[in-house]
Order: sequence, then structure tokens, then C-alpha cells
Amino acid sequence: MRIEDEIKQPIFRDEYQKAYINLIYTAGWLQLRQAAAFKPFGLTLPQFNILRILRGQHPLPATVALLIDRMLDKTSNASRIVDRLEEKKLVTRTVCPANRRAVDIRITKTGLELLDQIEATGVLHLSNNAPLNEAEMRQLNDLLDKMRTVE
Amino acid sequence: MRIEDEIKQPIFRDEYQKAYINLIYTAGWLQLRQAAAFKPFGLTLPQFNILRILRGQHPLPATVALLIDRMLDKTSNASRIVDRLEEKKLVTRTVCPANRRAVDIRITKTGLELLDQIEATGVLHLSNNAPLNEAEMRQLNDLLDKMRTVE
DNA sequence: CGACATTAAATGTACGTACATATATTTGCA
DNA sequence: TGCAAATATATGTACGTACATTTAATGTCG
Repeated sequence: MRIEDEIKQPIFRDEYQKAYINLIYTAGWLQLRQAAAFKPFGLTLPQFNILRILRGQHPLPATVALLIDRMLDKTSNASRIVDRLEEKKLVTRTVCPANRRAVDIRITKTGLELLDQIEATGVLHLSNNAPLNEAEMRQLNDLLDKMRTVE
Repeated sequence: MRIEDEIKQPIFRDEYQKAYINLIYTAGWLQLRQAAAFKPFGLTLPQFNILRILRGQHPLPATVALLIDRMLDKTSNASRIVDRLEEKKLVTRTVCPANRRAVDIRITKTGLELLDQIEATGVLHLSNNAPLNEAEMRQLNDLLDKMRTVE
């Protein structure tokens, strides 16, 4: 469905405004679908992403600073997302012995198993029924990268 | 800057995953820029958008249902966003006489002036220094529309 | 060594989002 | 008419985001 019909606004000021709205709308649409997929497992999208970063480090620990560095959203509050993962016993937090200001965060066995379980459902393989082909996706990536080249 | 460098992840599983992350990242990037532009005026992005919808209706009122219908994010809580606009005297709320379940929301003179003031700064004319040309923006719109054609 | 800046994380606050539930009014229909 | 269903909005709760401030540990340099 075209963006005009999705948001019931037949006329845009210009193609830029339309692209802008289309981009925000499509990103929200994708995130809503992803969030719905994780909900049965009791995870939010940022919680899932942090778990994956931790698995990438495993068996080494990560610090909060490392998580922020790897996250898409730099301003999100990694501390509090880790709080929730800790409550669910999916990660552990221990003071880093080498630098007692820092905190070593590690994914637990339960956390690893949860990731396996989620991935076993094939939820993440959206690309299997992706409506864009390779060339189109490459084109989209180029356009998006270019869109951020301002100032 | 390419998305690989923005988020310090050199390798993606496939072009789809890359496009997905690029899309989310770019949308967030755009929204952060927009939000920063409204902050000096004490408005958030959804507050600004609702004010614009109300101006579009003016001098007729809008109901909460109409606002939700026109908003990008259907699940956001228009009631509470209107609360904040009302506190700032930018809108008024009166019970709709024709249907006492509904609420007539109207932009005030102060609200209209604030919109004028914001638009006078040229903040919204991003298209003037947009890095994509007409054809590229049309292409982007087509790709985004197509991306949402699943199921 | 000791004061001061820097760094790492946590906490506070305002707001928005997602979704469930509540309250009030109106509609439809037996 | 009267009562259940539908409609319009508001409220509650959990979570995330954006940004400022706090707390604790470490570095640095006179």
C-alpha cells in the first residue's frame, strides 16, 4: 500500500516530505512487527538486541559502555535495560575486578537458551519472504546512507 | 557515512538485515534532528504534529479520534499529548455538544502563533538542502512502499 | 601525597509508546 | 422503554527514550 493511503493524506508538500514520512512510518511498521515477534518470549526489542551483543562477547563479559557503543540507539539507557534482563536471570552483573567503576555483564545459560529458542522459530529470517530483491535492497541502502549526508 | 561505519558493525548477515538496520537507524537519526529543532519552542515532535493537524481543521474542532486517524503512530496516546498542549494553553478541550462522549479540541491563538514562529525559522524546509534529488526520493518512496508488502 | 578532573555507571524526571482496562454516553433492538 | 453492545475518551502500568545529575573509582599533575 502506498504511503498516501496508509496515512490517509493524499497530498504531500514535496517528495522530500513524502520520503521523510514514509521512512518514519516504515521504520515504525518494521519495529512493531519485530516487537510482536519477541513478545511471546517476554522480551522487548532493545532487550533482545542487548542479549545478542552479549552472546557475541560470550564467554567474555561486556561493560555498559560497550553495549551503548554497539546499540543502534545511543541515547537509550542500557543500565535500565540490563536491570530487566538481570531480573529475568538472563544476564549477570559483577563489578569488574580490573576497574571497579565498570561492571561486567555476562549472558547466562538461560539467556543463551532463550536466544536459541527464539532463533529456532525462524522469526528473524524475514529475508526469506522479503519483498525486495538483492539489487533493490542495495539501492535502498545507498539511498538511506546518502540521505544522512547533510551538513 | 555508510551504515557499517555508523554503528561499527563491519559485516551484516545479508542485504536485508543491513537495509533493516539502516532504515531504523536513519529514521531515528531524522527524528532526533527534528526533535532538536522543536525543543527551543518547548514542543516535542508528536505535540508539533498534533498542532499542525489542529491548524488544518481550524476553525473547526477535531476529536481525539480524528487526531489518531491522522497521526503516523496509531498506538500513541493522543489524549495525553493533548493534555500537555492544553497545559501550555496551545489548545482547548470542550465537550462536543452534538455527542457528549466526544471532545472538541481546538488550536488557540497562542498555538497558531507558535506554529507561525516555528515555521518562520525555516526549520521545516529540510528539502532545501536535501542530499537526494527528486528522482532519488521517488525511488526511495517506491522501495519503502514495496518493503511493506508482506503477507 | 592530595586536590581535581575524568571516567563508568546509576538514578531522576519528563515524555512517549504499547496495550489493557475503566468510565461515560449513545445506539440498537427486543 | 430498557438494557446490552458499541463508541469516545481517559486512565493505569510497564517499558523505552532523552537528557541532566549523582555517586563512586581512577588518573593526573602540582
